[in-house]
Amino acid sequence: MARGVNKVILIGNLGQDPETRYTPNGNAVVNLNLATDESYKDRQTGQLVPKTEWHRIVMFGKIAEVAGQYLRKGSKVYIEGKLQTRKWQGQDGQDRYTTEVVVDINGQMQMLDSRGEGGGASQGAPQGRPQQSSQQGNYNAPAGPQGGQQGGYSQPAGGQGSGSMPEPVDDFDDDIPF
Amino acid sequence: MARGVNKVILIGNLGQDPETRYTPNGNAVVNLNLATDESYKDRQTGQLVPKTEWHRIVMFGKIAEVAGQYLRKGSKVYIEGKLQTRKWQGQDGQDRYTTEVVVDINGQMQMLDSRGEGGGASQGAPQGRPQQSSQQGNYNAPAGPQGGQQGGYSQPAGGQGSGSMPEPVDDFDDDIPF
Amino acid sequence: MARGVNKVILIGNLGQDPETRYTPNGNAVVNLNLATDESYKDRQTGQLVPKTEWHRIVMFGKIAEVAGQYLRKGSKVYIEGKLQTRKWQGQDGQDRYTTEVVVDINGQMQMLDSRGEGGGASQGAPQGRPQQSSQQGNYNAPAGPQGGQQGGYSQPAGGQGSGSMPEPVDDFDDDIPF
Amino acid sequence: MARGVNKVILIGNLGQDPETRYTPNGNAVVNLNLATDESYKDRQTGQLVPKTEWHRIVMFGKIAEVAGQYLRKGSKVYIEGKLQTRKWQGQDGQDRYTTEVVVDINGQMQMLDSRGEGGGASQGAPQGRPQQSSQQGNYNAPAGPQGGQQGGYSQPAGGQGSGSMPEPVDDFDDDIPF
DNA sequence: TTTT
DNA sequence: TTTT
Repeated sequence: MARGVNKVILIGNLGQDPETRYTPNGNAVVNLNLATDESYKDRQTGQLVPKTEWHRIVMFGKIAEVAGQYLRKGSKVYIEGKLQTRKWQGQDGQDRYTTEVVVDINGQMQMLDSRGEGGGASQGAPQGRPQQSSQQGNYNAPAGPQGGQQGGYSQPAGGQGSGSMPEPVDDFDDDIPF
Repeated sequence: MARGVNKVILIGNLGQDPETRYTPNGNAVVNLNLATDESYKDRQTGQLVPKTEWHRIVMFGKIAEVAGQYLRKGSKVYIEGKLQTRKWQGQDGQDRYTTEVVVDINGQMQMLDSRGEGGGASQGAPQGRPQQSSQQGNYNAPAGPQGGQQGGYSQPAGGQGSGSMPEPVDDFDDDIPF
Repeated sequence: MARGVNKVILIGNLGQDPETRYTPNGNAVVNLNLATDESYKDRQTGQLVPKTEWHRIVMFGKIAEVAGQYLRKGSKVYIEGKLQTRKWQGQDGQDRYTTEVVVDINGQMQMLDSRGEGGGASQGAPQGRPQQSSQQGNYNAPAGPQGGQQGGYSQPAGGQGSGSMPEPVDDFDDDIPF
Repeated sequence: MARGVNKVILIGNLGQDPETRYTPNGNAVVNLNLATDESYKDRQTGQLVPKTEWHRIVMFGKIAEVAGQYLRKGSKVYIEGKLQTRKWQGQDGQDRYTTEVVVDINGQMQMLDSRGEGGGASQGAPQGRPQQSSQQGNYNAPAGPQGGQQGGYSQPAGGQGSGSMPEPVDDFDDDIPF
C-alpha cells in the first residue's frame, strides 16, 4: 500500500548484458544499466548536442527472470518501476547513496526489439535459474555499492540457456478475478 | 501479460458520489465520473478559458471497495488505470461505443483530500459490502450504456457505513515475496 | 495550465497508415488507430486469451508532421497525450461521443521500430506539407464522427514524400533556456 | 528532442520549505525534498511497516517560481519530471553521484493541498524574485553536493512575498496554436 | 556502457 | 485494422 505515488517510466537501451543474481530462496534479481538519450540545442552554437542519461535498474521476480534471459547489451526496453535510494558504506567508511529504479511485482517491462531477436545468445554465459544446490555459498558477500537490497545474492553456478521468445511480463496480469 | 502499454494517469474531482455495484460473486464494481480541469489562453481574446474534461472510471476489486466507501462527490483523487472501449447497443439498435478508464488490480488509486475527511457522510447512502444474502436478484439487469463489463451487477441491498480513514489502496503491494 | 492531471501513455502498433489533414492555417493534424495488446488467462479454460484494445489518436503540430511522414501501418510507437471526449451529431440527430488521445505540444511520440525503416513508402500517397495554395477549399467540410476538433481541415492537394529518418519529436525540448 | 523516454511521476509531501536560487540571468531554480510513503506487510510479523522514500527535486523556470512561492514544508504535490544523475567531487577528491528529479519546461507540477492554503507563511523568509541588482555576487560559488547544474546560482537578497493562490503551472500549456 |  |  502506498501513501503516495512513486513511478518511473523509461524507454532506453541496455549498456551491457544484464547481471543476474539469486536470493537465498532462489528469487532472481537482475541489474541493468539503461541509457535514455536526449538531444538539446546549444544556446551558443545552435548545435544539436546529444546527451545520454544512465539509469541503474534493479528487477525482481518473474520480470527479472525474463529480463535476464532475453535482454542483452543494446536491447531496447520499456520499464516501469519506482525510485529507491539506498545507503551503503564507502571503503573510507563514509555513507554513500545510490538511486535505483526498482522494478518489482508492481512494475512492468516490455521488450521493444523487433521480431526474431528473442533468446539471442550474446557472448555472455547463458543465464538460467541455478540448481538448488548452487543457492548457497557466497550469497552473504558484503554488500558493496552494487550490493544487495535484501541480503546477499548467489551467483548462478551454471544454468541452461533460454529457449524461444517469451511472453511479455507483467506480473499478476493473469488470473485476474473478474 | 501485455504486449504493449496502456496506461492512464488522472488527477481530478468526482462529479458525483460513486456508484457501487456487485458482481454475482460479490466483487465490488464502482463507477465514477472524474473531472480534470485545464485552462488555456484564448488566442483571440487573450482570456484564460477554463475547460473541463470528464472521464468515466470503472473500478474493480479492493480498490473499488475503498473508493465506494470513502470517495464522495467533490473528492480529489489520483487514478491510474487503462483505457478500454466497449460496445453497446443503442435503443435504435445501433452500435455505440463508450471509452472508460479501467482501474483493476494493476491500477492504483490515491485519495488526495486532506486528513480527517475519511468516511465523510455526503447525502448518499452508506455503501458497504452487502451481505451474502443480498448478492442475488437483479444482477442480470440488461446492460445499458452504463452497463456492466463482465455480466451484470447487483445493487447492494444495504450495508454498514464506513469507519475511519482507510489505508490507500494499491493491490498486491503487500506481502511481496522479497 | 492545468488544474489536474490528464495523461495517457501507450505503446502499440498502427492499424493503418496515418491520415494527415491540415488546418486552414496549415497546421498538420494526424489521426491514428493504435492497437495495444494484452493477454489474460481465462478462468474457465486456463487458456491465454489475447485481447486487443484500439485507441483513436489525434496529433497536432510538429509531432503530427513527423507521424504523418514516418509512421506506417504496423509501426510500433510510444505515445503520450491526454484524454479528450468530443460530442458530435449522428445522422439520426442524436448526440454521440468519441474519446480520443490528443497528442499536442505537451505530448510526446517515439518511434520504436528499429533502424533503417524510416521514411518507408507504403502504398499510400506521400504525405508532405501542402503548398500554401492548397490550404483552402474544403476545410469547412461538415464535422462528422471523425470530424475536426478545431474547425475543419483541408486535405493536402499533393506534397513531396519524405526523406531520411527524422529526429524523434518532442516539441519544445530544444532551446530550453538553461 | 528525445531518443527515449525518461519520466518520473511523484506524489508526496515536502520535507522542508523549498530552497530558491537564481541563475545569473535571473531564472529561478528550486530544490525540494519530497517524501513518498509506502507501507508493506512484514513477512515475519505480518505487521504493516511504513517506509518513506525521499526524493531530491530540482525545478526550473516558471514552475520553480510558483513552487518557491507557494509550496511549504508539508505541502502535498504532484510532480512530473525526468531522472538525472550528476557527478560532483567529495571533499576527499573522489567522485560522487547524486540522482535528482528534474522538473523543467517539459515537466509538470500540481499543488494538491486543499483550497485556501495558498501563499501560506511558514517560518521561512518569503521567497520572491530578487531585484535585478541582487542577481550578482556569489553565483559562482563552488558547486558542492547540492551544487548547481548549470553554473552557480545567486541567493536572492530579498524579495516580496507571495499574494494569493496561483494558477497551477504547466508551462506552455497556454497559447497553443489550435 | 547503449542506441540513432 | 496492428503486432508477437
